[in-house]
Amino acid sequence: MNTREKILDTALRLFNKSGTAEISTNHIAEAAGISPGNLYYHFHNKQEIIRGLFQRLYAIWDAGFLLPQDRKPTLEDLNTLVKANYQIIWEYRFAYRELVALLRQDAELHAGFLAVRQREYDGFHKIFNDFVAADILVEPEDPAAVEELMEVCWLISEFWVTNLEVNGRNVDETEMQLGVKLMLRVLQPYLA
Amino acid sequence: MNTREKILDTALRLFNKSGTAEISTNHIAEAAGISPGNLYYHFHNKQEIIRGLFQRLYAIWDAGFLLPQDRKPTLEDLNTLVKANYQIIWEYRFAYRELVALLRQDAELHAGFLAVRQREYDGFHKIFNDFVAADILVEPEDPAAVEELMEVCWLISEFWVTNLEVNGRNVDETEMQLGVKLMLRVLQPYLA
DNA sequence: GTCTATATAATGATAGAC
DNA sequence: GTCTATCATTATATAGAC
Repeated sequence: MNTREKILDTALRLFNKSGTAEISTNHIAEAAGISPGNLYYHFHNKQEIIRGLFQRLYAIWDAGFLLPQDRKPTLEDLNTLVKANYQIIWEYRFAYRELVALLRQDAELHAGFLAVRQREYDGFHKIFNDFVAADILVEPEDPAAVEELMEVCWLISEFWVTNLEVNGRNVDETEMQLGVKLMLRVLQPYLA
Repeated sequence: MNTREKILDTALRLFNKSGTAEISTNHIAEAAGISPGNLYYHFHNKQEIIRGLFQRLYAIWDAGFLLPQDRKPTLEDLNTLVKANYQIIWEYRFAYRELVALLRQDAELHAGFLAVRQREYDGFHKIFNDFVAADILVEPEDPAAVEELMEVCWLISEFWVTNLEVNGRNVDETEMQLGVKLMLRVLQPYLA
């Protein structure tokens, strides 16, 4: 395997296990079975490793949020999309566990995050508009309602995994499905 | 001022500004205008300072979530309660920015957090049941609904400030009120 | 690309005087 | 309670050989 990728894989594993503050470049090098000098040949510093992992995360998000192009989306598509998002967040959980802290101290990271999440948010937006167009979702009287309901669903999509961790719950298929269930509960009064 | 309190005040300020990983005990001592040795007289190590701040946070939560005892609660009470929660989270924002990471590496901290939040959650529970009893909230057909709606509202209460920070928004009165608005949007179909 | 060896700085933490 | 002085350890990062 590519040494650069091996470093990133190892860092992801250790960061997920113990957090970015606790894991030094020496730890990563040792666990990857390479020398510290070699690690610094591939990455200038620890922050660049973190950036490399975020780049991976961004690429996965951009690849994994494709909506069906040939037909109108269904509630099942929403379910699939959100659960895929939970899986990705769980795979890169170190990033979400320290998200605000990591983004605050690296403007480039933050800019990338905002851009990627805006793309996903736009896809989310589209799916909700399609729901209204397909009469899955009944257009509420208040025109601000769809927007706000979507925002609540987005919040559940972004923070459900974190919420599970904060409350010391398992992060498994069952618990993730519960997040989707809450989302559907929010939409339920507006479903045709 | 009490030296111990001065250390905690200074640590809170620096942690909020730069994060717990970036701030050393030496930084705290210097900013507090005392010697490193003196800091270690009052706290055995950095983790104890973090614990001290969490203890403060827990005390504030326990003191600030009093529901009216003499009358039935109103939607205005919910508004007040949630905004007070946002203020507290903002005041101790370092804790929420790194919440999962900090709780994961300190079992005592986590146990305390779960206990305090459970008490607030119970209060949240009570207010929702009171809403139903007072016919503010119409009992939905599905008996699981009230519980799930409440859980969504709790999620908004816990993560709205984090969401603002992640998205690079200001954390001010206007934006906080938006979080409450989303909560009311979720409840709107069930309001009498 | 990869290694060993090493420089430099910072960190957490303690001892002992006042 | 508070200070100064100090230590052992660790972290980041680089130089130079292979």
